[in-house]
Amino acid sequence: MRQHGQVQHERTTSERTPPRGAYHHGDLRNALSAAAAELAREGGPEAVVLREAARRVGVSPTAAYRHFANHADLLKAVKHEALADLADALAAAVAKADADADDADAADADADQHRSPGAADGGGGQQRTRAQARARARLSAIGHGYVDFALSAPGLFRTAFCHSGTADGTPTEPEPFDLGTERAYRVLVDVLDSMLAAGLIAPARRPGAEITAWAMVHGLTTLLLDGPIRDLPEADRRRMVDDATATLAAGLAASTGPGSGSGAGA
Amino acid sequence: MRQHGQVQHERTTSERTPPRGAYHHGDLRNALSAAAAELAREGGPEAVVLREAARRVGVSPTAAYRHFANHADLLKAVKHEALADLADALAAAVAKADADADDADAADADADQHRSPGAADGGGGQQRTRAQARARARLSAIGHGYVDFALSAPGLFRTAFCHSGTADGTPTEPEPFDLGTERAYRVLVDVLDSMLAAGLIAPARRPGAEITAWAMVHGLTTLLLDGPIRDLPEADRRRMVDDATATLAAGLAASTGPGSGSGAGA
DNA sequence: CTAGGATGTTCACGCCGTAAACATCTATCG
DNA sequence: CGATAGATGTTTACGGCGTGAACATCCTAG
Repeated sequence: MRQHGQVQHERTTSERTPPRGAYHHGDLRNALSAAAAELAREGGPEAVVLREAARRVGVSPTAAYRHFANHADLLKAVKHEALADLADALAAAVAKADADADDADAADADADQHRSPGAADGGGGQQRTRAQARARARLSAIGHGYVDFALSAPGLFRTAFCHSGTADGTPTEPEPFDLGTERAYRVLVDVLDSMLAAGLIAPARRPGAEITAWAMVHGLTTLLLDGPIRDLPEADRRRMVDDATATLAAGLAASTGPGSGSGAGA
Repeated sequence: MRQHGQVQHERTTSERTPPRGAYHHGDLRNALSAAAAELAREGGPEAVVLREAARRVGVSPTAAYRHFANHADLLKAVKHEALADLADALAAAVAKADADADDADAADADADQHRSPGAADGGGGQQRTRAQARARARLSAIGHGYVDFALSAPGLFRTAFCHSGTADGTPTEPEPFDLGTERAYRVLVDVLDSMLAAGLIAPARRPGAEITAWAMVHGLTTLLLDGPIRDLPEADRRRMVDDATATLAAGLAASTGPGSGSGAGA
């Protein structure tokens, strides 16, 4: 879980923001959304219950209405937090893949030096292979990171993607999903860009690849979490993720332009 | 919506209809689940409210407890119904694609006959192309059918895939998703089999292809319905579906075995 | 120092899921 | 054929939820 929200309001009496006089909480909004996020982590979106969050914070139920318009508003805050957590997890997974690749390259270079110090050409050809391996590893990392996050914090993941629209006529408020503002999305864009640069994506397929890739990984996660293949042994699950990202990578690499592979239907 | 549930139980007094016959209401269980399904269609899983369903059927709230263990049980029935509706839509979409292909083939044959009655070899080569075009069209059809169903009945779709597990400790009852019993799944298997037969899927990628394909289409649907690209103009949406199924088809066709395309991560 | 806004509390209402006790209907058995 | 037991539906009641209204308290600007 992200650290903020637990700020706990410093006890240094001389501070400017010290109203710990019990009546005024000091940071109720954050405290409430943190409590609500914890509820979401424990039980998913349905467990995000305003009164319980207030109870945990030690405040009366209606106090929440000074900081959130209503229950949906509180839930929206939790969704933001959950999405941010996901973005953190993805970024960390990709960073780790990069670090691992660095290590591997360093080891290779070391071995090279010891074995054939003056070998010609060996470097150039490897350069490209290395960039490709790196890019592939990043795709795999983001896929596994996505799935791992969802399975390690299912309630939070479900909350991040739960439907907000209050079906009874409310005008479908804009979800907290500003494609482009969203960090998770940018991590993905970055990974796809590196794949394109490494020649692993056919340029014609680059546009729209974010959606295709996201769809594949998100759908797989959904199926693994709540769908027909939930409760799969870890080994099988990892293989499914590998299969799916491999098929995805192969599809993105294929040079046949989009639209020629299907679309023959009326 | 599927027709059953509205069966309205015949009034012929002489009927045997022993198990779920007409006692008081006649067919309360079906009436309730139909009303609940209508609620789901109108407002998604959260709108499935036991008391409202009872109200619509004209019965007291607690009457439902003679036919459903609790609210979750009622919701499960609705999920089954929603899944069945989805299966119907997919089967219909694939059937339509096949019918269209038949028409096209017939037209081609007609044209051929008029143009070059005795052309040698033309048939053999076309045979394979036709099978491939057919299989591709089927994949496209199932993808569009899936998305179209979700967008035309969003509440029902969300209900079909909503999480049931009552987070507060209940032992994760088995969802109504008996992969293999589920008709929607078998429609997909059928489509993938025809693609394999037409040589559109590398045999090494056939295992697990159901999940990969389902994941792609389901994920895309989720993103289009509640995700970052909801409210997309129809034309763009159709293009996204075409892109995604094209990339999927290309990925399944690629001969590089699964696992070589990624999986370089730790 | 004081007035007013921000923050939190108490009380109240209607809706929900659901348990318990009671009423009614229907099929079956003596 | 009439009694009886079980299936079906109703009434009543309880606690929990989201939320509005009126009231209390605190903090800060004038």
